[in-house]
Amino acid sequence: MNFAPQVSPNTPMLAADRFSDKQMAVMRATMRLVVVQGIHATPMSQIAKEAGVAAGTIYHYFTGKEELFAVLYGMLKEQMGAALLRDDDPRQPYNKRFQQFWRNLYRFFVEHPTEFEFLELCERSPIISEDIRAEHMRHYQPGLNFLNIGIKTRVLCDMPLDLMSATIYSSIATTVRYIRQRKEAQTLESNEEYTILNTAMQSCWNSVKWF
Amino acid sequence: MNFAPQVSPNTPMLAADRFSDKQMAVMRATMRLVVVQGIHATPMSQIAKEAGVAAGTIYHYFTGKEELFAVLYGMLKEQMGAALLRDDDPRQPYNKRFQQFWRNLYRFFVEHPTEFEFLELCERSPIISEDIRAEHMRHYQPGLNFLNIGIKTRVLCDMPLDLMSATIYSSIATTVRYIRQRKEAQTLESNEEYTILNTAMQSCWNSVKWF
DNA sequence: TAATACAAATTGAACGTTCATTCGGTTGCA
DNA sequence: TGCAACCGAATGAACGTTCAATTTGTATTA
Repeated sequence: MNFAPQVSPNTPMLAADRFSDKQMAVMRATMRLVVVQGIHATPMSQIAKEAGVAAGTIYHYFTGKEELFAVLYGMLKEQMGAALLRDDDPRQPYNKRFQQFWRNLYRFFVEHPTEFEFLELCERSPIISEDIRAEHMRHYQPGLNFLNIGIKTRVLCDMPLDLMSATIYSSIATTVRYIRQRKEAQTLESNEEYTILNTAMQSCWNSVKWF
Repeated sequence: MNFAPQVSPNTPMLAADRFSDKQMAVMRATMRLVVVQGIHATPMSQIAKEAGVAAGTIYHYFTGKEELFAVLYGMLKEQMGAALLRDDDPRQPYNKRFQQFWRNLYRFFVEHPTEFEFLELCERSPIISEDIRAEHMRHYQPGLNFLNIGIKTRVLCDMPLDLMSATIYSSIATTVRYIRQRKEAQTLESNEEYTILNTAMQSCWNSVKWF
């Protein structure tokens, strides 16, 4: 069920553009409310109100609450995958590219705090089924390939691929959470973020580089 | 509200023993159901049934659903703090002690998968208030002190303490999740766990040691 | 030892509320 | 004119919580 604007099937639209305004409004409202109140405490009626839409309208676009979450989760994962690859230059040395990827995800999360928190919530909640979760792993694939090359060429240490990717993701997420906390507490000096970011990135590189 | 068995106030009981059988049954049932269904989808009535207790009994021990979660969260945090310090020998070299701590948490989580998953859920869900969360940070304190010494003596790298502790925790949690997945998929050879654990621990140490 | 008394523990039906979802109707565009 | 988009009151199921009644455990009395 998806009555979004159609284009030729050869130009794959991504993320946001695939959805109508109302659809996006509903999804954005969902994120905003859920990160503050939790899934268990945000009723569809409130989502509708926050989105400026009638309750029934949500059911025009989504079959129910579960699908709403799944579609939203998928959209965010796709955006993440796109952000990951930004400005990648394959001619650069391996660890430069690694740092580019790391920074890309970091920036995406820092610039999209609500999306970040919502994903963090979903990642560990049974509201997203294992199937949906596995399906959206594909957005990561280029990153996994990149890591795999590093392992094979002994630039990266001998660690199971999935463990390594999870480790790196954790490093980024942890850093983002830390920075956000410091920003909220307003204890972050002007260019301290830059220093911390570099320390965290270096630390992450040290944890996966060949040793 | 806590009608648990009393002892002299000088012998601080910890964790599980503080609660009556029924109380524990309720908390355990809560964990079991929540990690499978999510907070939003586990009603009190079901918790009561799973615990072998009448609905009203829950409200004899807890003021409501929220307090039930908070108390459960606190108990698990306390158990975690106790597990962390097991077999610590201050005469050992710094990185041996570090490894002991790392392994302690790792084992605690691997041996208590339901508790682990429940905590992971709580850690990112607004169901636990910031206050409750901050209050139970104290169970971590010895670990934080240990890290602080490492930073001061330049055994560990110059990284904000909170970021470092979160990084280490993430490393452990990520490893536990990875191992659990492999166990579930039954693709884990006999002593592969030991190899992976050591790789992950080494990787973690590399990410925080002085560089 | 048996009888009594009393409070804490426990029960589960009942209550009022809130929830996800439905549906008959209206709007606006092609 | 027709059809998708949209509305919001209505619906019935399910929820968290309450409470009057009952059981259990234990201390007290005779």
